[in-house]
Amino acid sequence: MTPATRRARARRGEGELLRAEILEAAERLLIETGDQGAVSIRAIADAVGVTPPSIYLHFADKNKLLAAVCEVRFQHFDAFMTEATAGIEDPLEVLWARGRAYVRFGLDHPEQYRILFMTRPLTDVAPGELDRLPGLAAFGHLVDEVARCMDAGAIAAGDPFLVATSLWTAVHGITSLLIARPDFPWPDLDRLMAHLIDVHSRGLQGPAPAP
Amino acid sequence: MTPATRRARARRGEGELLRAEILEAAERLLIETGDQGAVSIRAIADAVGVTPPSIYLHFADKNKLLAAVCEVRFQHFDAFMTEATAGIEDPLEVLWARGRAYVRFGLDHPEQYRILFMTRPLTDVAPGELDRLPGLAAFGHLVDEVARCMDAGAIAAGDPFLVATSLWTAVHGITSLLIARPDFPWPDLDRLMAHLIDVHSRGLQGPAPAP
DNA sequence: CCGTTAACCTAACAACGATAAGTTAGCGGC
DNA sequence: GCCGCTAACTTATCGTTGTTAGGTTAACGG
Repeated sequence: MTPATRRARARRGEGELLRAEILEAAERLLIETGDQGAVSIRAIADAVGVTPPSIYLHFADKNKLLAAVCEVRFQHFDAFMTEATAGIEDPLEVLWARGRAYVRFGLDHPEQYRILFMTRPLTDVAPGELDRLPGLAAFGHLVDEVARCMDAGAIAAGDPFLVATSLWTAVHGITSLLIARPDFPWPDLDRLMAHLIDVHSRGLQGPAPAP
Repeated sequence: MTPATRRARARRGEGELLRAEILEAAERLLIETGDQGAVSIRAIADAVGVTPPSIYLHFADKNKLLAAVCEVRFQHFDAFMTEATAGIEDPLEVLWARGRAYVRFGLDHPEQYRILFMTRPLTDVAPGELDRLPGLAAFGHLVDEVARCMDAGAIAAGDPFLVATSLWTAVHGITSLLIARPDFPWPDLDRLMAHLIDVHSRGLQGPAPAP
C-alpha cells in the first residue's frame, strides 16, 4: 500500500486540525483492524497523509495518543448510560438499565473497552487528577443510584460503595470475558443479563453483611 | 547488562533441556518485570545464555512460547481449585471455596491470568482440540458442582451451564479488574468476596428464570 | 517583498520478531 | 583413534517498530 495522498499543510494557527485528524484515523484503524498492535504510528501517519514524526507534534508518545482516543470515546460513556435510564422511575430498574447499557457500550466499542479496562493504564495517573480517570464520573453516578435504591428500600441498606463496586465487577466480568473469549460457547447475552439481574435483585434484598 | 555467561551446549539427545530453561526464564522475566512487552525473545535468550534464534528451535514463534508458559502454569489451575474444596461437604460451600480459590489464583499469577483471560487468545484454537483450552476442564468441574447444588436443593433448579457461566463472569470480573486497575480504591478483597457470596447465595435460591 | 516561525519533512537510531545459512561438538561405527 | 553424521547451536541480516535530531517549506505581518 503506497502512502495515501499527501495531506495539504494546515494554515497558520490551524495546526490543531491535524490533531483531530490523527485521533479520527487512529480510532478508525483501531476499529477496522480490531488489533491494537496493528495501529502503528506509521499506519496512522499514512492514513492521515503525513510522516510519522508529525504525530509527535501533537502527542508525546503512542500511549498518550491511544489514551486520547479512548478518552474521546468514553466522554460519551457516562452520558450513554444515563440516557439509557431516562424516564425510568423505579430506582432498581434504573440500576438494571444502567448495567445493560454498560455491557452494550463495552461490546459496541470492544477495542476501546479493552484498552481502558482490560490492560494496565496507558498513562500513569498523577495523584490529584484522579477525577480525570475515565469512567470515574460514571462510577460516582452508580454509587448514587445504589444509595437511592437503599433509601427507597429497594435493596437492603448497607455500604453503597461496596455494592456499587460489586455491581461494576459483575458487568465488567461479562463484558470483558465476552470480548476476550468470543470463542467460548456463550449463552444468549440477554439470558445471561436476565440471570445476572435476577440473582442480584433477589440477592441484594436480604440483610447486608456487617461493614 | 552484558549477556549472561554462555550456556554450555546440551549433550546429544538432551536438546529438550533448553526448552525447559526457556520456559523457566520466560516466566521469571514475566513475573519480575510484570510487563508482557518487556519479555522479548532477546531478553529470554540472554537470560538463558543463548542467542535469539535458538528459541525458535523449540517454539514456532513468540506467541506459542507465551502460550506454553501459561499452559504450564494453568495445569495447576484446576487442581488448585479442587484442592481448595477438599473436605468440604456442603455443595454450596464447595462452590464458594472454588470461587475464592479462583480469585486467589488469578491474583497470585496476574501476568499469566492477563494473558489467558484478558487478551485475545495467543494461538488460534483449532476446532476439535477445544478440550485443550486452558481452564476448560476447570469450567466443566464448575458446571458439575453447580448441578450438584441444584440436585441437593442448595440452589434453585435451572440451567447449570447458565449459572456456571454467570459465576465464572462474576469471579473473573473481580479478578481482572483488580489486576487491570490496581489504582482504584478497592474495598477489602475479603469484604468484596463475602458480599459476592452473600448476594449469590441468596440470589441463587429463588426461582430460576425460564430457560 | 522580506523575515519570522508554525507546520511540517528527511534521515537515522536502537530494539524488536523472525529467517537463512553457516559452524561446533557429541557420539556411534570401524 | 579418528571419521562422519547430525543435533545443537551461532552469525549475519531482514523488515518493522517507536522515537528523536535537525533540516525545510510556506503562510502571514510588516
